[in-house]
Amino acid sequence: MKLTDKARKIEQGILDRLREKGYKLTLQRREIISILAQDSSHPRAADILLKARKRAPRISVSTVYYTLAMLKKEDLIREIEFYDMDNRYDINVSNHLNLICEKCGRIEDYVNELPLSSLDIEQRSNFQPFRFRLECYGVCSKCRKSKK
Amino acid sequence: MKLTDKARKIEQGILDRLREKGYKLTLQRREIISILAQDSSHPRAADILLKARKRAPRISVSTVYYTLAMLKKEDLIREIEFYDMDNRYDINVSNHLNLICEKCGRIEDYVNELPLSSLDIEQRSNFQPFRFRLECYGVCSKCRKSKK
DNA sequence: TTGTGTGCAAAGCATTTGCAATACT
DNA sequence: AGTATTGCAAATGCTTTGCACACAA
Repeated sequence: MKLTDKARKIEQGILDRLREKGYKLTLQRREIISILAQDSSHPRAADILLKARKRAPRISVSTVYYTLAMLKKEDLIREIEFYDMDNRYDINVSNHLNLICEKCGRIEDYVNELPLSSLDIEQRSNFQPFRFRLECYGVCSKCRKSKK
Repeated sequence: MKLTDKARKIEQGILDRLREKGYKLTLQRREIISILAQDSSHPRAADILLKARKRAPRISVSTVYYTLAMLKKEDLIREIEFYDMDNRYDINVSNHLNLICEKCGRIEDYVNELPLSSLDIEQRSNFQPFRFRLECYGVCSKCRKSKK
């Protein structure tokens, strides 16, 4: 399956879901969703705004945030929150480890099995787990190559 | 070993380390370190400030942040950064999972073995890992009890 | 038609920073 | 004595919010 096909499928899934829920599918929303579906780089709100303006020139910051908040609420995207850099948005809503490069800010998904079980946590700690935030900070392969 | 003994030991270790490194051990710093050593609740900067003022009444916000930054730089504490709530500070600098209650903000350490290996990550992803941020959001036992 | 969605501008707020005064070694 | 540290006040900047208008259903 080509990347564009995969993206198209994700996009379609999100649009269908929003329609079901009764959300209005405005040009701005379609555009933001299309961008997210095609972008696996965990983009910033500002990245999305910039790209969206190519086809929706007057789209505003608040619309981007409003839409992202809505998508997050519907569990269609995941927000990765930082306090010293811009938040990032991820279409991969499954529990996974993010590898975050401290040099360039790149975020990649770590694709291997995660041996962390909600069940174990609940049984051992009496804490009721909802969702994980799993990150590893370091240096990505690109930054390792380019000088030290 | 009693809690206070453990705290005293941690405190002493930090003080020794700072002395070695040539840091000045001011009243303010001693106070902040003492507070951190005794507090396993992952306190906020504001919590620390408030407690510190009992014995160092004129201590300021910037001193607290300055000291915390220094301790973090020396790997003596760990900062847990949030964008929608105050950052928290942890004397437990080992890699561990934090259980974060979404109701009351309590943060507890999950004490069991973490099956995440830096080595695996490096070998499988070509990413050079430095440190982890591992969190599980949910509801703590106290909040589960009190009503639903 | 009608209420949700949008755009603009202003606010929010923990943390950071500049600078002069202080005090530890 | 000299320099790191402190305290005060102001700045920072992404994200959020208030409000009036626009538009999808």
